Amino acid sequence: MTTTPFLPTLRELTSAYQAFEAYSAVHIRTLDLTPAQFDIIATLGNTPGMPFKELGEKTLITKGTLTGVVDRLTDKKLVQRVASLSDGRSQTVQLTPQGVALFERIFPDHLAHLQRAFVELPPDELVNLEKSLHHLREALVSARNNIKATS
Amino acid sequence: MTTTPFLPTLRELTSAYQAFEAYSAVHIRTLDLTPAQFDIIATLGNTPGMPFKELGEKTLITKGTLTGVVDRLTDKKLVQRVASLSDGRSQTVQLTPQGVALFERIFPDHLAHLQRAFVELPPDELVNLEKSLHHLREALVSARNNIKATS
DNA sequence: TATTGTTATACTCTATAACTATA
DNA sequence: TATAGTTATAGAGTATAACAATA
Repeated sequence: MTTTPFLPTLRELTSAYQAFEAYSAVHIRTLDLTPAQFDIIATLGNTPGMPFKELGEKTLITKGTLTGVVDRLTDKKLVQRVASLSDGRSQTVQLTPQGVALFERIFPDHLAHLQRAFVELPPDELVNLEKSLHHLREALVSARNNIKATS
Repeated sequence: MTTTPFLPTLRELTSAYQAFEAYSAVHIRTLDLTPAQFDIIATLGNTPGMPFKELGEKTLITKGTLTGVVDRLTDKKLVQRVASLSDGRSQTVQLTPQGVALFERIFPDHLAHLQRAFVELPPDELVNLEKSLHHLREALVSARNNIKATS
């Protein structure tokens, strides 16, 4: 059985992601936010807020950790908890007016910051990259589900 | 000025990397290692060891943190420090015999684990993905260096 | 003076599990 | 009984800076 070498691809995936993280963090740190906190702000931006559970699923932060991250953002007056009307167990997390202001101030800057890295990449390569990454993710997720189903 | 939309690509990059991490972690956790510890073992495998500084550069772990990670692996008898002959300030970190044994036992398993996710991906897509990721990384690194040079 | 690695500090994230209050 | 979120705990990574030994 022949094996296509996938290890170099995984190495590039890791390097590219880490380069993105490092580059992104340059800007995020100037805002006095951690990457996790920025992730929450960016996820809540342009939404009316969302339940804890959904926020955790979108940011891949587990509920126990999320409580702490949201606490810290609450201390900074950037987000707030609102009791859900429909479910007494549920809390909606939303940006405060200060949080909205921060989001609106920093997100365009963040995009501009990122865009500087992309100006030289050929558009068609960008599109292909997006598709291939999507396939790769699907393959990884389905392999993971196979394991879960088996064990 | 027209802008090629790069945000979807970055989202896919993040999702794909996180899927990889999650899938990879399934196996790593069964070994009683953290991802950072596994990274060190994998980096030291098939080498005669390397100085602290180089190990930090390869794993992207800063020196202060690296001391702690190496301490924990030393407690587990998987790596050891050896004073460098050529530079009195420098420590070489290398796998112990137990570390080598672990590496030789787990690395093939790890590859097999990963390969399960790749069997369905078309080989040519894998090759293109590798190239495009490489370009993307270069773009991000050079954008970052531009900032450093400017500030 | 600059560099290697250690130490110390304070914070943040992670994983896990027990707990509460609602459903 | 199950679910949403909180609390508690122990461990681990991060950033930063001061420090000792050596170059």
